[in-house]
Amino acid sequence: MATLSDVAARAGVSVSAVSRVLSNAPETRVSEETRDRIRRAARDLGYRPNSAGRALRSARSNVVALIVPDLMNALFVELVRGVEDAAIDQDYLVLMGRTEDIEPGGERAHKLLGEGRVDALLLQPGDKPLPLESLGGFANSRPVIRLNSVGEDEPGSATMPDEVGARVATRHLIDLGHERIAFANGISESYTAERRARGFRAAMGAAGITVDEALVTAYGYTPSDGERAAAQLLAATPRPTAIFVANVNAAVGLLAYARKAGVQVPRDLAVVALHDSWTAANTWPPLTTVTMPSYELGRRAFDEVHRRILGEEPSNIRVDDPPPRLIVRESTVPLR
Amino acid sequence: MATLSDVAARAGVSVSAVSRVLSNAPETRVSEETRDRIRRAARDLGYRPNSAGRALRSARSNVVALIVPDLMNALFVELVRGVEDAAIDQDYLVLMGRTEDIEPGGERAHKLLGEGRVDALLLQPGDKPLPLESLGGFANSRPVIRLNSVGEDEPGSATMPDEVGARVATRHLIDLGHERIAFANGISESYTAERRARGFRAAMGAAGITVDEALVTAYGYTPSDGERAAAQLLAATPRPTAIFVANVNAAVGLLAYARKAGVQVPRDLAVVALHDSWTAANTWPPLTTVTMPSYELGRRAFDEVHRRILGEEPSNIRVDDPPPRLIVRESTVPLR
DNA sequence: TTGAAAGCGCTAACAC
DNA sequence: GTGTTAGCGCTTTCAA
Repeated sequence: MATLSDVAARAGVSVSAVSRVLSNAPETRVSEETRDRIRRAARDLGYRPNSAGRALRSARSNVVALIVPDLMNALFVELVRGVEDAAIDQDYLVLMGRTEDIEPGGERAHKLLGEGRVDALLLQPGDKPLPLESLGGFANSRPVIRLNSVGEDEPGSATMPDEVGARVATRHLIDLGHERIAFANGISESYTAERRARGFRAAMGAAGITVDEALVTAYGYTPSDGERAAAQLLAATPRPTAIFVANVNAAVGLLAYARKAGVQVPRDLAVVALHDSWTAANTWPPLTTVTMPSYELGRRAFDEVHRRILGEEPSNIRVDDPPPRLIVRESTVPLR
Repeated sequence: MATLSDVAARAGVSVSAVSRVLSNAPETRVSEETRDRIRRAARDLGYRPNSAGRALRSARSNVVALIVPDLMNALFVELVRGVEDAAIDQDYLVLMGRTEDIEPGGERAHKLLGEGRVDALLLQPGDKPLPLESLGGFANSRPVIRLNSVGEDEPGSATMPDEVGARVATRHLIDLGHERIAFANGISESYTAERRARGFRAAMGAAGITVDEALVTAYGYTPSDGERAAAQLLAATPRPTAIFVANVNAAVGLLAYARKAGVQVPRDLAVVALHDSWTAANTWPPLTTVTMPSYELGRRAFDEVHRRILGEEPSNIRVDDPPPRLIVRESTVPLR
């Protein structure tokens, strides 16, 4: 691999001149002619900066870590893409990891966060809150932003319009004539679950419908959580005619359970879920969902940590554009 | 962050002594007593090696890249886990990326592969072959291993027992009494598709059943490829009574199409798919699948690149333990 | 406008 | 058994 001094030799200039030109130092006067010679030499040699040299010198790696609960989750595809797109614009690379990689005190956590490998952390730990202290001091020296997993006022938060999304979904069921509407939410420790509950209750209240607390569950966001919710909700009497599921993965499990229990969706039961993913289009029946601005959350969150890496003041992110949007498929029909 | 010389100062020894002790240099004589002092000082200071310094000095980053087609794909969960588990054992970190990140000549590809950031590449580009030349010379200087995506004899290949898996799946349908068996395969450029086809044909041949070429498709491994396959296969007359789908994601799409077309699985059509994933348990009906040793592939592939990083001779990996195993769910029943 | 040189944290060859 | 030192590739201050 060609180094700076290889380029310098070939261009007949000093390494510092090459460095200034190739790293686009903002305030630097280099004649157009040397500039050209340097650029040409670099191109001829296929020069690429050595990341270790640069990182060592500048105490910055130009890498951020993005941690999500699991990578198999179609929900995070858009988020990841948003972060990556914003990162590459600033010449940054994204190191992806799973929540289990940063289990407090674990060897992976140290390797990932403790060796100067990443300049900042974008964290979406799942529905169980993960305190900053468990990051082994990382949060004291580097920016950490928590993606839709803490309260909107907590420092370093980036949040999505969960409440609006929940309202849109619930409103859809109400518009279809449903009144006996169940709500399969995430666990109550989770901030997203809290916000989604607010949206659900707001929509119900606005329509003058009293929420039957027996029709509200709080098991979580996985398919098996959805099954448990279904088991409980479908046993209620009278049975709900519609369910709003706070997460599309849970909805997949819920649908599977309903099927087994002989409950026909959408004829006997309308189902709408928050978040969209490819799985939603491939369930039977295809799921009506509400999309959330995950891509935007990713972009904005990266931009925020980048600002902070540059030493600017932290500010909290609230993404509400584009707004949650209903995608009607076949799991919801008007109440008979 | 504490550095080596901080530790040295605190322990009252030289940096080289500290380096020798903390990096476990194999052949080094340091008295037990200094060793202890150094370890204690390091612990007190919370010392962690700086990755940039180490990488610059040793021309090695202790990071490997793992590229898969997309991270939303539940298929790769076990593979990723296998690679990560093997990596951490050797003090390595895994940088995950998607095939689109290394689009030839793209900026991300250069940042990822061209700046000395990774010591090796584990590549599973999807079903379209990706020539090594498009890696911008990376393959000339660093180990690259291709995960179940090239022929078994190609240098740097790591392959799964696709043929056996396909045989197990097909055999299952035959055992249930089916004879008019369709095969929804991946695209024909793909080596996995070729191997799966071999397994399918072997099982059919062994049972003395002639393959009806009208019942063989080659669209690919995504849900929409599965839909296309279903559209063609369900239009055949007489209709097949069973389908072996070469990929579980395609099977999800195929199932959705069958549903829409009013074909009842498993009563009218038995479906078995290769690979298992959480989605398979949540389709309707739940899919009968054949698991593949993805976790093992990940582990073995990492171990192989690690050997090569250490300068040992390349060898090809064939994983066949544990062998493919049938998981009977509800999408297959005996022929009426 | 350009160059010389120091030094980021680490390892390893060499000296004692 | 332990210490000294050079140098990996880069950026940046300072001098010319």
